[in-house]
Amino acid sequence: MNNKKLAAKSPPGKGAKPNFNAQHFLDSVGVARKTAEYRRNEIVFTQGDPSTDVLYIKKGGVKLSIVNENGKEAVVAILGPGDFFGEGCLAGQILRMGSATAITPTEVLIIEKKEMIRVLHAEHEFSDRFISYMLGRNIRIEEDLVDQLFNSSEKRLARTLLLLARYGKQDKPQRVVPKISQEMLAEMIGTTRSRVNFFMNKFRKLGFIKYNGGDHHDGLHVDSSLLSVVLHD
Amino acid sequence: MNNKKLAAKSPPGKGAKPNFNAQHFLDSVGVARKTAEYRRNEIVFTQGDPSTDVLYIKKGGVKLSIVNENGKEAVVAILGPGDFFGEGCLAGQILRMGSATAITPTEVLIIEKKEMIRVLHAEHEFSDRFISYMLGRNIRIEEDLVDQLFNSSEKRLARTLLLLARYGKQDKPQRVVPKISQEMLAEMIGTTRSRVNFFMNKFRKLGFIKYNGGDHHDGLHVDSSLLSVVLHD
DNA sequence: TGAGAAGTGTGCAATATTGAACAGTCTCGG
DNA sequence: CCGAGACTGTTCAATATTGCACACTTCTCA
Repeated sequence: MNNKKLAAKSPPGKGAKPNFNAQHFLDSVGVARKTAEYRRNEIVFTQGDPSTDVLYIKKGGVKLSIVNENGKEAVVAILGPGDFFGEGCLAGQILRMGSATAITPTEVLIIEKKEMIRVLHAEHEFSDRFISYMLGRNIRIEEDLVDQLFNSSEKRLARTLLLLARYGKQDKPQRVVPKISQEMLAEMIGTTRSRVNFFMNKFRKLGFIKYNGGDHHDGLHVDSSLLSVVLHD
Repeated sequence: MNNKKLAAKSPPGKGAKPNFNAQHFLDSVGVARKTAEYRRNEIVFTQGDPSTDVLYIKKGGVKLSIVNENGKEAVVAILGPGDFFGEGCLAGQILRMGSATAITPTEVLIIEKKEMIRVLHAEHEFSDRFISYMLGRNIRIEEDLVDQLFNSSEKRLARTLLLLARYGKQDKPQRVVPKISQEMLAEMIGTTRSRVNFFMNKFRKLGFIKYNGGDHHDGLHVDSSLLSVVLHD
């Protein structure tokens, strides 16, 4: 396995992908590959669909979510270029455990389960990359879990905003976050919109973030250095 | 990759491990392997230790936990025979992100990182098994995360008790859970001991579980069918 | 262009959760 | 056998969180 360090999954929002060349990597996947394109908000697969292939994001962004029996939705991950998803079928899941939705115009590579298995055996580079990805994703989900176990919703929101703000690089302290509703933030951190709204305004008053209330198009500006304060109260 | 279905990680507590022969599997790991034994409560590694090898549980049970800056502890997973842990080093983690503690007398296989990488490349069966394991673990952690996002502490406790009760097989509705303190339950579901105590007594009054307050040795009996009610009220 | 959908800003009562304290029970080693 | 330590049972006030409701603004698309 190459020893490339893998960024602990993409910051939700999309991705400072690990330093590897996506195009070159894709070429290493032999034959039998298809791509599909989705528009913003278009569904890639739905909870309960038969789970027959693994997907790989070439461009764009995808949201993974789960709906419980009461109709409440939880956002489990937001993925970007270089991320895999739908890999549960490799572990024997017959049906999709959640839904995948494009959050921006997105291009995905569709790898049939059988083909995926073949390539994992045949191509070291691919196999390494996949294992690295899974390890990184594991670390990220575990961090999310720990965040839930330790922190209040205020801190969870602060953390999520900081992660979202790492959209591009973390050069400047001020970063712009892609369009995302308070509703969706609530689903990501496991609380209600009213709570998210409460804290968003609090953070704004304290100067941690900037945005225009009514206008849901203007970007949200996050001052990384300031918001970090909340995390370490 | 063999298509063996992998049980979505071991139920915490330890393991109805997937149907594969541990001894045979271990033999497939070539050379350079060491084993170590630990007594109950003995530490396998501590948060912050250098992260140099991957571990594999041959016998016993291990608890993975993380301590935050305030000294609060969270239990991230409880693993049993057939589980790997400490695999973060393969993804470039230099230091252990949490601690691993034996919860019963435990025997682990120590696989040096370099050796692990070599074997992953050289042995298909091992590589398949490891990927399967990681996929399954992913699914389990994601379920834990979803549980946190959706449910109240009462439901989380109910779910955790049910998972713990699947210790052996899920033949009988009444299962006995290994010795586990309310404190540890609190760390697993991310709440306080007083809350856990409150619900434990509530469940007991309702006949969902049975145990002797004072005596912390008698097993805890969980009536699966009844407790499930809480989960779906 | 105009109505409905989507998103935000508020307020508030009902609940849920925390955090800390203190007593009683059981275990274990000296 | 005794005491320290670990664990459970039980309070309770202080906070945090939920769930709704309603007004207002912007976006969407027929």
